[in-house]
Amino acid sequence: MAERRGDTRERIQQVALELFAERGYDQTSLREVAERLDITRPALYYHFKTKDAILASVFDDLNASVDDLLSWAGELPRTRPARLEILRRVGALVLDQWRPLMRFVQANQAAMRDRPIGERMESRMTEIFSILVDPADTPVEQFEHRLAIVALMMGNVPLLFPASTSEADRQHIAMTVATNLLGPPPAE
Amino acid sequence: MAERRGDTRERIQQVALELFAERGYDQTSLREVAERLDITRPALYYHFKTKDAILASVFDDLNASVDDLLSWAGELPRTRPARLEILRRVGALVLDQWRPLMRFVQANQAAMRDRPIGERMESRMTEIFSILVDPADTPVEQFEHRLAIVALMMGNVPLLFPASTSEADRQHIAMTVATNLLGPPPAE
DNA sequence: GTCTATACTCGGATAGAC
DNA sequence: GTCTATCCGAGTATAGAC
Repeated sequence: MAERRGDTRERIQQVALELFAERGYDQTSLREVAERLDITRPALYYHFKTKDAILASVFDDLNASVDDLLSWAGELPRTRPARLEILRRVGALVLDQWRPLMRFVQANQAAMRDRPIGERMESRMTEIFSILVDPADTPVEQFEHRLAIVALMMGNVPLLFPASTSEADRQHIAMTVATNLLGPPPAE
Repeated sequence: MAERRGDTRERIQQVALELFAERGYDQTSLREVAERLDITRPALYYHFKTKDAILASVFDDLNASVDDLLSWAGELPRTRPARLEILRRVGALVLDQWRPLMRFVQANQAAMRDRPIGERMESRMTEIFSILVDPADTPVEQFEHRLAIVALMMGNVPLLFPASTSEADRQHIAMTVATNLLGPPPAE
């Protein structure tokens, strides 16, 4: 069950992410990663300079996705329908495409803070907020709009739902509540 | 600057919490804790069996507070005014009395999960939810009610507020939004 | 009851042989 | 591209001094 040499780098990323998500970044030793791959620890260091570098590489594709989203969203008008559309796309990333990684982010903030990867995540968060939030809104409204993103992330936390709510239902509910947090349509 | 023998145990708790909160639980070595207290590592182990035990002890008072709140809240009728009052008391714990600890919880979920302290926190969370949530409500409403607690915790995250919002303002805004999440007063 | 000295194991990381 | 050998620092444990 350990074949296909040549894609070792990708296999490391995959196994590392699994373990990081399962047990947390700091609780995961590179010993375990190496053992599960049937290679030795120093072999890992051929492919990645440090443990941090493994983590960072796992985030590369996500970062690209987010950058795409940001440059697309940056062009949109700052209107409510546009914001709803942005929220929908953020939801697709958080609840679907990058769900495992988002769960990791949610649980490992302390591990990421003070590392390069943490700063990158934070600056992107700030950017999303600046697009989603109108400085003319009241502070309460601004917090609600930011909390919409948090609500999406919480769609990945089963504890926040009635027992045995399906994943699909959780996604839908989180998306609904996030939308509500963006405020009611301006009753004109 | 290192006197007053006899309260060593408390000084350990205090310094450990500071460092755990600053740099994360796993990133904090007991070496640092000992150094900052001007004692040796093994001296730490006289007062606490393990690093985990230090963490657990730091949570003892919080756990007692939460248990008080739970037994008080459990007696209340499951009405909306009562829920608002519960939310207010939870807010007092999260945003005021136990704020540093709540920040720690928020950032170190991965470190707490799989430890006894994590299980205890989780079961208490579940209890609060069961009091705050009416099973007859729609799934969306139930998620909103649970998210109210999350919103309170987020009152401790400056990133979610306009730059340089004061701590007092953050608390007030978080409380307001949490209240909104409990739903509008039943228009009778 | 409080602390020191010491040692063991494990985890991240590097150098250099194959 | 992978391995052996090795280093350092962290968490932990214990024996014993005061």
